[in-house]
Amino acid sequence: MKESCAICKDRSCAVSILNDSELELLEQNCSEGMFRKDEIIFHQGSIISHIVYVRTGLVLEYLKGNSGRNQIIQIVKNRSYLGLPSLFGDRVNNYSYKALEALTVCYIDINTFKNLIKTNGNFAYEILVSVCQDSLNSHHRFLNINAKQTFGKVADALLYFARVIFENNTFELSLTRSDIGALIGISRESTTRALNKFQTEGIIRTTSSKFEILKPHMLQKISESG
DNA sequence: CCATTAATTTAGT
DNA sequence: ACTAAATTAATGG
Repeated sequence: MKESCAICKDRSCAVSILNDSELELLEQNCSEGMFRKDEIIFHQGSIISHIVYVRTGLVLEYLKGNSGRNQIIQIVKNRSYLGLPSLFGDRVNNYSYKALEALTVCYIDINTFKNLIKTNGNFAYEILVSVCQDSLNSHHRFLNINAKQTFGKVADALLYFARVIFENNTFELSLTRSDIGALIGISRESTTRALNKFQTEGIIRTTSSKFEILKPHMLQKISESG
C-alpha cells in the first residue's frame, strides 16, 4: 500500500504546492520503487518512460564514454527529479544514473507530470527553479574546475561534497578515487596524490570512503589560488 | 548457514 | 604498469 503524496515527508517543493485534486491525480499515476547501492536506475539513450523522483539516497549522474571512460557530471541529492532536461529537451535520456546508496524513488507518469506543468504555473515555477539552480551549479563547477590545477580541483571537489552534497565537514562517500578523478577531470593517481598531500598537511583526514575536513579555510584558499 | 578460498576491484607508488 | 589490500563471489562442509 502506497503512502499518500500529501503526507510524504520526502515530497518535493513543487509537489507541496499542489492542491488536493492534483495530489490525488499524482498519486494515481505514480508508484514506488527501490534500488540497492550500485544499481543502475536508467541508461543514457533509453526512452523516457517515467519521471524518476529520488526520495531518499544519493545518485550519480554520468556520461558513459566510448572506451569505458565515464565522465561524471554531478551527484544528485535526494528530493530531486532525474533527467528533467532530457524530458523537455529530447526524446531519450541523455545521461545515466547509478545509485550511490540504497534509494527509495517514485515513478511518475510522464503525461501526468507534463500536465501538472501546463496547468499549474506555481508547480512549473518550482520545477523551473530547481532545474535552473542545478544548471548554474554545474556550470560554475565546470568552469571553475577548468581554470584550476590538480590541487585546486581536488580542493574544489572536497568543498563541493562538504558544502553542497552533505552539508557537513565529515562525510562518507561511496565513490572510488577514479570516480572522484572523473568528476573533476584528473587521473586516479593525481587524486590519490592530492588527497595524501592534504592529509599530511593536516587539512583533511581520510580513510578510503570516509572524509573529514579539518581546515575548510585552507581548502578554500587552495581552491581559490588554483 | 557459516567458513575458506578464489576472483575481482581498488588504492597507492 | 605493478603490487598490495580490500571487497565480493564461489565453493565445500
